[in-house]
Amino acid sequence: MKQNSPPSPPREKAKTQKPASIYDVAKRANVSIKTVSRVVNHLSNVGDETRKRVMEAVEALSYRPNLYARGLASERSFLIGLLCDIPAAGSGYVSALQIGMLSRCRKEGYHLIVESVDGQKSDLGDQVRAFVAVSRLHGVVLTSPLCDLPAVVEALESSRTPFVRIAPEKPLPHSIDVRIDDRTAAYDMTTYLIGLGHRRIGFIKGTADHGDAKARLEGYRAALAQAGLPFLEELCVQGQFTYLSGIEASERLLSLKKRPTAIFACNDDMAAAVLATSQRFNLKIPQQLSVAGFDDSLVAQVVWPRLTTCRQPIEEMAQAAVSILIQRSAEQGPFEKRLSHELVVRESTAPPEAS
Amino acid sequence: MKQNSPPSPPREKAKTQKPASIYDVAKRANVSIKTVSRVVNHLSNVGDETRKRVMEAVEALSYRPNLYARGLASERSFLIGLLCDIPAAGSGYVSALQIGMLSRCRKEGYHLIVESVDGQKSDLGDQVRAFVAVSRLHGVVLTSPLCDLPAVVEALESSRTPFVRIAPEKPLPHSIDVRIDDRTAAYDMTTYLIGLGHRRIGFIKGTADHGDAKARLEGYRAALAQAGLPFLEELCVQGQFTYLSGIEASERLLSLKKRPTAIFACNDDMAAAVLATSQRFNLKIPQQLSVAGFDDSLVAQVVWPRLTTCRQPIEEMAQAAVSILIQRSAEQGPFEKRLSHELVVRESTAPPEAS
DNA sequence: TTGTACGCGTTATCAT
DNA sequence: ATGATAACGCGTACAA
Repeated sequence: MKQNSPPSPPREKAKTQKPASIYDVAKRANVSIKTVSRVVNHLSNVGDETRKRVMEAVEALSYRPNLYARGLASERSFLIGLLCDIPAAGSGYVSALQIGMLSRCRKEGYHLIVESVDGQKSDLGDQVRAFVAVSRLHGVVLTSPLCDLPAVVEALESSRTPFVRIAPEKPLPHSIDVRIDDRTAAYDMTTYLIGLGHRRIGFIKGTADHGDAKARLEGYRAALAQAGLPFLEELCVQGQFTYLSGIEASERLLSLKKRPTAIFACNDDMAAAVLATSQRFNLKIPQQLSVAGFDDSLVAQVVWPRLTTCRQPIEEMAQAAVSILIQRSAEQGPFEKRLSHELVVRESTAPPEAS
Repeated sequence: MKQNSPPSPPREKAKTQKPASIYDVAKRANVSIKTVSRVVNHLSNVGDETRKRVMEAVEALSYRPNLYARGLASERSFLIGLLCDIPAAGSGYVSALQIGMLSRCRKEGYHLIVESVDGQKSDLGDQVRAFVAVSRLHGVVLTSPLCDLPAVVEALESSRTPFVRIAPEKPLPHSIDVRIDDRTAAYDMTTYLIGLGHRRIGFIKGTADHGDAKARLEGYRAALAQAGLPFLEELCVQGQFTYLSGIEASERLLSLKKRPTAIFACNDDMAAAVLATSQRFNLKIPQQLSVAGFDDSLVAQVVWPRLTTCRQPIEEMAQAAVSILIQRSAEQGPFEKRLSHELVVRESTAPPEAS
C-alpha cells in the first residue's frame, strides 16, 4: 500500500504522547479528513450536525493542526516574520513592535518568527533570501532601515513573500506601508516649543538612512519656516537613535557659545541623553533647557524629569501590519495606512527663562 | 504515478521563483536525494568526491532545506522557542535574552519563534500545550516566572519538548538551568554598600514569584547579617520589577521618618524609579542617597546619574541556553550552568553624608 | 455536502 | 557508500 494509511491502526490510543492528527479526529467523528480540514479552516460547506461532531472530536483530542504539515501542503504557512536590523534589534521601538505583533498573532492563531539580518553586509539579499526560502512565511514585517533597502525588497518580491513596511522613507510601487505622519508630528512638536517662546531650538537627527528620521527633520524645518525662524546648521546635529549618539550630539549643542533654549531629539533615547548631559553642564531642566523626545517609549517616563514627547502608536501599527498580512490585503493593491500621533507634554519642557 | 516525481520536469529552470528542492540538487549532482540529505546534514558516510559534487550543486542552486518538510519528516525541527510571560515581554531583560538567542540561532541555522503566554490564566498548561503541539519545537527557553510554574513544566514534559530554564527558583529533577548566582551577587552589592559606610540600606524586592528575586533578597539579608546589621522589615519593600512599582516602593522608603542612606533595588528599572522619586524629595544622588540596581540593562546607563549595578551576562546566558538545546544535552542528564556576575560601580553610589 | 487519493520536501528504513 | 521508497500530517483537485 502506498498511500497514507491512518497511523498506528492497532493501538487506538495507547499512552502515545504524540499529538492527535487529523486522522484521529476524522475517525472519532466518523468523517473523512477532508471534512475535518474544512471545519478547522472555517469553510462554509459543512453540515451543522457534522460540524458539531467534528468540533467535539477536536475538543476531546485537543487536536491542533500541525504547523509543518500545513506549511508544506499549502503555500500558506502560519508564520509571520519580523525582520530586524541587528543594531536596532534591542531597541524599545522594536520591542514594542514585537509586542504588538505577538498579541495579534496570538489572537489569529499565527506565530511569530524573528530573524535578525546584518544590514551592513553586502550579502544582505542572500540573507533575506535564505530566510524566506527555508520558511515560506505567510508574510514579513519590515522596519527601517531594512524596508528601504532595495536588496531586501527585491529578495522578498522575487520569492513572492508578502511584506508590510513600517514607516518607510519612500513609497514603493507594490508595497503596503503602515506609518504615522512623522513630518507633521515633528512639525507639531516644534511648533509647540515655539509656542512656549523658544527661538533657538536644537535638533538631534535620527539615523541618516531612516525615512522617519528624514521626515521629522523636514517637519522641524517647516515649523521653523512657518514661524519665521531661521534654520541654523549649528543647531541641527546628527544622531543615530542611540543613547550614546545622543550624548555626543547634546555635548555639541550645549557647548555652543549661544546654546539653544530647547532641544528636540528624534527619539526618546537621545532625549534622555540630553537630560544626562544637561546635568553635567549644570543646567536645570526645564527652566534652563527644554527637552523633547519622540516615541513615548518606556524611557520617556523613566527618566527625570519625564519627557515631553510625541507618542507613536507602535503596538497598534504592528497589529495593523499583521492584520494586513493575514488578510492578504496585498491582493487588493498597494496602500498606505496612517495612524495618528499625539503630543504628550510632561515635565521636561517649559517656557525659556527670561534672560 | 503515485510517487513524488521531480517537480516540473519539462522546464528545467524557467523563471520558476520556487526555491530549489532536494530533487533538483540530486539531479544536478547525479545522486539520490538521500545522498543529498546526508551531505546537508553532515553525516559521515559519503564519499569525498560525491560530497563535493553535491555541495557544488547546493551552491549553484542556492538550495536551502525546507523548514516545514524537515519538521514534518523528523521529530526534530529547527525552531527554538522563547516562551515569555506577557507582562515581562517588553522588558529590557527579555529583549537582551532574545538578542542572545537570535545570534546563536543564526549561527547554527536555527530559527527563533517567540510566543507569549498569560501566566495569570488558569488554562496556562493548555496554552503551552497548544503551542508545542503545533510546532514540535526543537526546544524552548523559559524565563521567570514561567519556569517555576508546574503547569508549564508539565506541559512541556508531557509533550517531550526539551527546555532550558533561565534563572529558575527551584531545581527540578530533569531540568537544565542556566543562571548566575543571584544570592551571591546581591550579597556582593550589599556588602559593597556596607563597605561605603551605609548602615540603613533599603531594599526593593522583585516580583514575588521570581526565583531570582528571592535569591537576591537572601543575599541582601546574608550580607546584613554578616556585617552584624539588623534586618529591618520597614526597609524592605515589595516591588514588581517594573518602573511604576519602583516609584511606589521608593516613595514608601523615602517617606520613612528615618530614611535609608542607600537603596538597593532588585533591577535597574526600579532603581531608575528611585532616582526619579529622589528628585521629587529633593535628595541629591549620591550625596544624600546612594542607589544601586541590578542587571546593567540599558536604563542603567541612560539615567543620570548612571546606576551602580550588578551586571548579569544575559545575552551569554541566552546563547548558552540555545547551545544546550541544539546539542540536545538533555540526554546527558540534568545540570546547572552558572555564569558569573560583575559589580559595576558608577555615579549613583557614594559614602553616606556625615550627619 | 462529503470523500478519495495525490503532492508538498524532507528524514528514515531498509536494501544493495 | 549509495539508492528506492515509505512515512510525516495536511490541503486540495476531483470525484461522487
